[in-house]
Amino acid sequence: MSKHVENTGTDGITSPTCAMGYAFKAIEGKWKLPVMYVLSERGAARYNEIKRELGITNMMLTNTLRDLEEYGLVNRTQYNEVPPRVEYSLTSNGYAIIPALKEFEKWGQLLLDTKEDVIQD
Amino acid sequence: MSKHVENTGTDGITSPTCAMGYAFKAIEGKWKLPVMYVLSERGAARYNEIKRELGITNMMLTNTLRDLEEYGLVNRTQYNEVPPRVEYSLTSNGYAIIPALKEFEKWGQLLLDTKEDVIQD
DNA sequence: CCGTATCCTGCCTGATACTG
DNA sequence: CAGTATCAGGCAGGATACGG
Repeated sequence: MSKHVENTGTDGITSPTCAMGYAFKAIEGKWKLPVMYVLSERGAARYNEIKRELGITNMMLTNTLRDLEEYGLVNRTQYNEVPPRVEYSLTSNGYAIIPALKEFEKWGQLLLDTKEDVIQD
Repeated sequence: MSKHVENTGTDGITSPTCAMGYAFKAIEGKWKLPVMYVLSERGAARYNEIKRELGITNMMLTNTLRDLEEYGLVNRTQYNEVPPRVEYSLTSNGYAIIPALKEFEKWGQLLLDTKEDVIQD
């Protein structure tokens, strides 16, 4: 068994020193999960690919990718060509989120199956 | 096999008509997942219990619970006593997110195990 | 105890322009 | 192509006070 982090109990889940709290913090923000999902599906993707796929703005995509890099979840690979090419991919730690995403997708499918009416928004 | 929703491909993941998009939408915002996690651990919890556990403000907790109710993920049970008592619990659809949360927690633990230094923040 | 009502800050968006 | 810069506007989220 791996060294399990003890929960102090003072602020429980919210605390980034417990597994759940750290996970929550790692994916905080609107675009972390969607970006990681795109990368998990494509293996590697270029900046503008992600942008088109998600309909995200430059600022938010850049910030999100930077954050994910800082957490060691995403790799940035720059090819010095003309035109310049930059590819993003999941690190091994980033890749490890996929089982959670799969379960999550199954859950979303259940929700869709359960409700008869479709949200029009 | 259940009726699987076809992805139009026009906006892919972002679209709430695909499983992943709908799931993303259902947990959008900072507090949906933490609240559901608390409820999954406690079975049922009172308003102030959740509040203390998460360190969340009244407004955000109320809004989050209302949203989760609308999505059919959380039940609100009011006991007309003095002092008044209100308990929240997961519906069957809400309960179904637990496997995803478990995988998610395992991922958080992996991240903690991987990095040597602890975030001081 | 269980919320609602304000006010305020900061994230997020959208559009547009500009650099290596 | 892959960003950075900026500004306007909207909406999520936080702090505090008040009400049923």
